[in-house]
Amino acid sequence: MSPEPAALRGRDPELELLGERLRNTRDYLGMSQQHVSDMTGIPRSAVSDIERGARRVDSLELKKLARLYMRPVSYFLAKEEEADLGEHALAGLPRALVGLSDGDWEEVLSFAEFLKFRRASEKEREPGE
Amino acid sequence: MSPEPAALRGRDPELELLGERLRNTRDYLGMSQQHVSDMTGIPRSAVSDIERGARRVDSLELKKLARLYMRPVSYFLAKEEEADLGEHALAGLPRALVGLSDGDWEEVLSFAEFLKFRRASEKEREPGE
DNA sequence: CGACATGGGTCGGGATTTCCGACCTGCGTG
DNA sequence: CACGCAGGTCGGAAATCCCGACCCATGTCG
Repeated sequence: MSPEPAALRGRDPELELLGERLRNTRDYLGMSQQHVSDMTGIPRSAVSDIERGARRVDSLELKKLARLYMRPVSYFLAKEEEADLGEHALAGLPRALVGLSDGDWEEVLSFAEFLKFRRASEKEREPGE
Repeated sequence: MSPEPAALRGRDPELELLGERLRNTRDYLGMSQQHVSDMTGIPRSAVSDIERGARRVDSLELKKLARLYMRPVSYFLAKEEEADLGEHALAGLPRALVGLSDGDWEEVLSFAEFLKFRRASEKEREPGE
């Protein structure tokens, strides 16, 4: 019955900041927690906890995440200041996709969804062309 | 009751490499584990375990260590060879962009180009927002 | 509108890991 | 030899983590 067992989940500004950055980046890339989980092996609920600053992030986990998010590890550990999403952006992307405004990026994603949808429905409708 | 508690010492090469690097750096700087412990708050026995790859290193702990050792965090996490961006870069793409057929991919790129072009010309035409 | 699907937060509780506090060996050194 | 320091190791106890739901909010579709 200890009101404060000790390092209760949450309440660590550093961890929260880290989680926040991880979430922002994931959102920016349009990935779901599930996808991140699949790609990294980190349990989905853990991804959720991490982003809420309720769970620590192991070094190697952070490394995997950084890789998946295409950012240097330091990006997530940096000191407040140098934490701008737009900057470090996507190094290995086709030129056509870099430098898009957030709004345009959204449009591109929607368009891509549309294309995939169209392809899927075509296939569904007429299996054997 | 567990055939494989998986809690065995030093089973993860990655962790061992990380620990090795940490130890080498500490040795190089002539610090004792005790000193590192005092400076970082990481229990001394934990420092020992870490260096032997028997314990994970939390992200924030690594940050503190890197700071104490005056090295960038990436120094300890860097992969032997920093290359192969191609494949892994794509692994981090938003799901909307994954799994597109070549043709659709072309369309997406074209669309992106179009958006950038449009935005550019709009701006040119109407400088002041 | 209701049936579903997806995304994300939260929780109980057993499984793991970490921490604490020794204890032990190895090494100089006085 | 006694001493002190460094680092490795261990027995639990305590803190965390993970699994597997369960919930709620948002769409989407028929």
